[in-house]
Amino acid sequence: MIKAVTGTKDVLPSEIKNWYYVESLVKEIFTNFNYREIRTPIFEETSLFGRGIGEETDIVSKEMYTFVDRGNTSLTLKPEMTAAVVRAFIEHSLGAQQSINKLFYISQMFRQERPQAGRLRQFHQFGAEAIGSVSPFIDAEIIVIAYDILSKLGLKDLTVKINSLGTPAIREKYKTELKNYLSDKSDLLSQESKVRLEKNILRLFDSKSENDIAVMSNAPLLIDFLDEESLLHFNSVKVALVENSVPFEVDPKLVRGLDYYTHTAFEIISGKVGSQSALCGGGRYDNLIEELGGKPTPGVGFAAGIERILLAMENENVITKNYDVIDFYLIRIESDLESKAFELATLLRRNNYLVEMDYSNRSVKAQMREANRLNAKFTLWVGGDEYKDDSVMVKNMSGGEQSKISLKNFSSEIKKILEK
RNA sequence: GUGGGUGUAGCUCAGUUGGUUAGAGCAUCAGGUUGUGGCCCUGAGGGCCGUGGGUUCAAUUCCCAUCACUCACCCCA
Repeated sequence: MIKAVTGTKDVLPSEIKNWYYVESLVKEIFTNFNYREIRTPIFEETSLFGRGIGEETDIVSKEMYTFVDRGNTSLTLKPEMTAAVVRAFIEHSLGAQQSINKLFYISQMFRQERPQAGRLRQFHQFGAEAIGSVSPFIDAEIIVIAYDILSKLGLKDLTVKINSLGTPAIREKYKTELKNYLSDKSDLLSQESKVRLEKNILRLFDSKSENDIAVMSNAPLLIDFLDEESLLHFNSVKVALVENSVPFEVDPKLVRGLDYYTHTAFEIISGKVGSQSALCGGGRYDNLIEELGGKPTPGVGFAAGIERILLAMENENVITKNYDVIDFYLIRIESDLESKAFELATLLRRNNYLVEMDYSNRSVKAQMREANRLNAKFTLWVGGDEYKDDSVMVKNMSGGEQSKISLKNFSSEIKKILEK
């Protein structure tokens, strides 16, 4: 048996309504904040992601689905959206048309990691990119949207964490300090953290090893190195969040894995999804657009994982069971009346009713069982005495009342039945 | 890439201290009199017991390998 590729999942009809629910709420809230949807191709030239996300990041160095096409071009299935949106922003000169572009997306992403709870190789994210303003209120707006969507979906066990990463210059200075601090302590670190020391020193704060945590507990913090401007910006974001009722905690150890962040970084985590607890992450990226060849333009955005959100909703029991109902089920009494039943079904369907009938020549009893299983509001009986009178019988499935309606005035009679 | 757990019916799971036709519940299908559902009753279909090898008179059961799924590490949504 051929099965879905490792780390990919089919969304079956029984669960599709949950997706519709999330997607429609996402679109509604983005629309209220005046974000417009952007759709970019599923793959891009590989070099985009290296330049955008950072060659040294895990995503680029070991997780990308990269292949060479028949034209010998190296292409990559997009592992995240920001680089792709920025590419489109530059390519179509969106910045020349208005001072700020507020964009959102809902799309699938690909990363070749080992799957686990809340982590797939093909997964879906919705997110936003607000490009063109340095205002801290845009940072706050992005966080408000993310928080509003998650809480309107019914999630309660949420924590918003924010931090400021300052500017690249500040970060470099800080990294040097951190290295100095650690220079005589590296022997105490775990094997993994020794690697981090070289590759991504900021991540040392994330370690779960007790030794590492002890070593890092007295380490200098980036937040103490921020210049006045950065502090002012960070402070304005915090004040705006308070004024707009978004609870948050400042986490000086919050470091995001993508190279392009500046100033604000944030994450929203759930206590209900297992080890991969981040439902959403984002931040400001004031240098990315220039690095990708555009005019210097500031930006801020976030991305949220739909599968993780659905998992959290399931574990918080906020997924409401959807009881599907149909308007009519056609009962064909004699088997040779299938064509007439089909004709009436089509007529009703063209009048926007949800209609089903039997296509397997089954007994009346079996058809009734099916009508019941589908939660039909009415059954329509074609055949027998009524049919000889050029009529059909209508049965209300909840109350059981039956009545006879003439085929001559079929549409208007049906309307009357439904109005009762 | 590394480690733990699990693979028996469409789904959730029993089971065999190695022994003859491998079970249950749910789901599906049919029937419980002439054209009537839900509840109930009866019956049916559906399994290379993940795959390959080994031990044995005999393996779904024991051993080895392998694959898949799953959780965790790394990292991230």
